[in-house]
Formats: sequence, structure tokens, C-alpha cells
Amino acid sequence: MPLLPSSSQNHLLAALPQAEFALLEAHLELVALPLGKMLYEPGTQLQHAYFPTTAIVSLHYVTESGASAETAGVGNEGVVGISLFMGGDTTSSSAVVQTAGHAYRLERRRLKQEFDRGSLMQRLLLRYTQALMTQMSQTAACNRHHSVEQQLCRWLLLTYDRVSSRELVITQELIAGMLGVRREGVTEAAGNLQREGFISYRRGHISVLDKAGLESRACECYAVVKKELNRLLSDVQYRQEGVAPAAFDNRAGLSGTSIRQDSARRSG
Amino acid sequence: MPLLPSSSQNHLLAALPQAEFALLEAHLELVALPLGKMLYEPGTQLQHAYFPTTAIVSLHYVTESGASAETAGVGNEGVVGISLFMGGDTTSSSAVVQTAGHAYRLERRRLKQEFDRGSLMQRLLLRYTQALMTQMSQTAACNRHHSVEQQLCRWLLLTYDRVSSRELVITQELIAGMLGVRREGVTEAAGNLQREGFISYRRGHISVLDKAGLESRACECYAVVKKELNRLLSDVQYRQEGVAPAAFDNRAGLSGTSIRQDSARRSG
DNA sequence: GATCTTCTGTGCGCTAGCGCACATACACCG
DNA sequence: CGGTGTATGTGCGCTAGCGCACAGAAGATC
Repeated sequence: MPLLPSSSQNHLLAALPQAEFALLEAHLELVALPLGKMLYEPGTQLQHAYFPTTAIVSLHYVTESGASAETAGVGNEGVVGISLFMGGDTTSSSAVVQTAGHAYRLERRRLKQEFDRGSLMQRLLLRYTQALMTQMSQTAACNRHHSVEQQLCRWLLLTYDRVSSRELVITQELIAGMLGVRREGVTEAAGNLQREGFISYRRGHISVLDKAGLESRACECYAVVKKELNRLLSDVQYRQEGVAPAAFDNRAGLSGTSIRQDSARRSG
Repeated sequence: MPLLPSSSQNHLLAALPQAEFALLEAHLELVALPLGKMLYEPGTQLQHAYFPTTAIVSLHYVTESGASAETAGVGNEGVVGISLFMGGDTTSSSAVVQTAGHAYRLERRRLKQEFDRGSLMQRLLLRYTQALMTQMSQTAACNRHHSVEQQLCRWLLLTYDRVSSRELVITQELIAGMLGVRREGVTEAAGNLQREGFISYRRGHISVLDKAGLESRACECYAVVKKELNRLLSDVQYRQEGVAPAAFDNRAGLSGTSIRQDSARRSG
């Protein structure tokens, strides 16, 4: 169900009151973000902030030895380019498009200008930044203590919540890169989940069949991150009702999330 | 070499210009932070921000199963209570005193008030927050890819930079809790480091003998975090020269950091 | 439709780190 | 100064995940 591109698909932009939004609108530029595109690399000066609508961006760190690990993901609930308004300009991590799609981008100076006005935009961005910190610290703990399968479930659920389709377009190899584990480990875990009917997949495509099932196998980290995102961004008012989802989960409020029975019926 | 308590021992406070500092000074309250004191728990409303001088605070997350992992540490380079000005009020992690010492605390409302003025304080706090994010994401990557020994070195170095004494007062058991690993793992790694003359320890005390040695065994994460802290907090002007260190490392600019030869001479 | 690329499945030996169980020994305190 | 609690040392079996190597299979390309 591809919607027409609209800046209100991004929760942060959608939360701006008309007056504030009007100031920005003319400077928002819709850009396509292809899979794998690098929005910034460690140490480079970012020129734009990106407000994803359908794209998902992965913030990750690559070690000296070439190993990588995602520290947080950004979908239409947030913005890529925190360092622009935090004052650091650059970061030691990089940002890569993990799910192709679109984003609205805003020039560095415009963002900073708006932020420094101490507007609602500032408040939104700071709250979002805190949610991002929760993701990062949760990822740190998760990397230490939870199994590959648990982490795969967490990752699938977080990604699933950020897209409007049931099918994620990504290879196991790339997922392994995000989680910082072996591709074979992902293959094995995904195999188990498929055998149990929670997901189904084919080369480069993963479909979530039973969200509740995945949740039962995920570690707590998914729930913690999701709850925190909802909490921190929930009390904002939306400019237009019915356009932007009121929760992190893009399907929140829609019909039941589990389609397991449906597909079982279809295939049986 | 215990200095008299002074708010300028905290880098953020020391960086405020006289005019701004004057507004806060009367509201800063010196408090002693004993080892193990919990400054906040997940979900609780924090009443004060803490600006450590000699104390070190560990931000960490405890999993449902009781396992824990530090996501970042805060010494006199920073402040505990980010969520107060970020707008979230609470966090999903907790803050525990890891090295006993002192801190200046500031009431929630005062901090928020000062922050909202858009003063230099705001700029400082945001930059520090970004440095904190670097720590968190680096910890996530480190937890995934680096060995216990590497992580122990990283942790020792970061802690060492935050204290003014050569000796850290902490048990291996507590360190294990910070790193989220087994106590035995720390014992083994520490044993190796001691055998090589990089550190020496006895029940609850660890002395750094050869900082360069530790650096050679640490993962890159130490350098990345330290560099980022220095970068983000380096261009601030200090109120009084010669009082506050200009770098994260409390010993920066002092005589050589390695005392290995000395101690070898002494014991040989 | 044949070819070629890339993704997924599987096996196997290896290692780091875990969990547990004690032994030892230091430091404090009465 | 001896006793006691706590910190550290060590051994051992176990498992998750790694690294590697290769087989099979699904799509893309022409």
C-alpha cells in the first residue's frame, strides 16, 4: 500500500503545528534513498538532515577490523543527522539506507536555525534524541546478553513496525551485518522461525506472518525500545488527524497484526 | 592528591562564563556519592542533575533475567540526568555510583530553566549528550566484537582518565558487572595484565602502572570515545585558567603517564 | 532457455566465554 | 592476634557462535 509521498508521513514533521511547518515546508526536499546509500560516514560533515517517510536508515559502527554493528535504526518516527543540532557536526558512526524508500531532507542551516529558535521542533528533536539513546543503550545490553535468535526477532519487529508492508526486502547477509553476527547464524535462526510459522522468506524477502510469535521469541529489548519511542513521542499533537500514525508502530490501530490464520487458511 | 571540592572540577560547570555561572552557583549543592548509591532507577523521576567532580557514575541497564551491562560512564567531564533537559524525564536505564566521590547537584527546575534560556549551558549540555551517545554506540559495538581483555583495558583506561589518583578502588566483581561478563573472566584478564606489568592489584584496588601498555591491549573503542569527548568539549572556554583540565583525561598535560620504569626500578 | 551471479543451507572443527564448585588468601574487626 | 567475611584463583565440562568450505537453488541477464 504505497502512499503518495507526503511530509506528514514522518512523525516529527507531522507533529509540527501549521505555523511552524509552514516555515519549513518550502525547504523540504523529497529524495529517494536507494538500498545501501551512505548518508554519512564517520567524521564527515553532514549537509542535510533526513526525515524518512518510507525509507529506513541504519546507524552503525564499523570496527578497525571491518566488523560492523548497528547501534540504532531510524524510520519515519525520527530523523537522521542528530549531530547537526547537537552541535558536534560529525559522529564516529555512519548512516546507511537499510530499506529503500523516501525521505525529506532539510539543509543543515535551516534545521539549525529552526532548532535554535527554541520552537516545538526543538522539543521534538530532543525527545527523539533521547529515544535514540534508549535504542543505543538497549542495543549495547542486547549485544552482550541475548542470543542471535532473540536479536533477529527484535530486529525484524522493529523493522516491521517501521514499514507499511508485511514484506521486508533484505537479505540475510545484510541482516547479519546489522546485528554484527555471522550470516550463517541468521540463516539458522531464520530457519527456525520459518519452521514455526512466524515468518516466511525467499531470497531477499522476509514476510512476518505471526507478530505475536516473534514477540514471544524476542528479548525484552524490542518492547523496551518500542515503549520508549511511543512514550517520548506520544504526547505530541498531530497537525492533521488520520494522516500520520500516532504511534511508532505504523500499523497501530489498524486491524490485527497477526495474519497467521489467514495465510494458514490460504495455504492449507 | 585530593583537591578541595570546587565546582570548577567539573568541566561543564567550569566552562560556564562568569555571568552564567553566577546564576547557578547559589543553587549548586555539594553532595557525597558513596559507592553503590543509585542516583536513579528506570522509570523514576529524577529530581536533580549531578555534576560529578571526583565521583564516577555508571549508566547501565539490567535485563529481565538480572544480567547487567554498563552503557556509558560519567565522570567530571559530564553530567548525570540528561533526560531532565532532553524532555523525557525518565530513562530505561539506571545510574549507580561506581567510584565514590563528590558531585554538585542542581535541582531539576533550575537546570531546565537554564537550559531553556538557550544559553551556553544549553550548548554545552547538548554537546556532552552527543559525546554520551558516542560512548553508548561504541559500547554496543564493543560488546559485540571485542574480547573481555580488550574491554577490561578500555574500561580501566576510561576510568583512569576520570580520576586523579593512579589507584582505582573497585573489585573485580564490580568491574565484571559493568562489563556484563563473568567475574572469573575479569580475574583471568586482570591476571594477564598484571603478569605483563601493565597493572597491579590487590583486593579491591587496581593500580595502572603502564598506561601505554594498556592502550596497546585495548580495542580502538577507548581511543574513539576519548577523542570524541575531547573534540566535543575542547573548544569551550574555561572560566579560570589552570583550574579545570582542558581535556577529558585529568592527567593531560601533566608529567608522563607511564610510571612503569619507576615502579620497576623501585621493585627491582 | 542457458549462464552466471548471488543468496541460502549445511557440515565441521575451534574458541571464548559461561556456570558451577571450590580452594586460597587478604583485610578488617573485635 | 585470631576469626570471619569477602575477594580472588583455578579447574572443568558445556554451549553459542565463529571461520571456513562448499553444495544447492533462486533470480537476473542476455
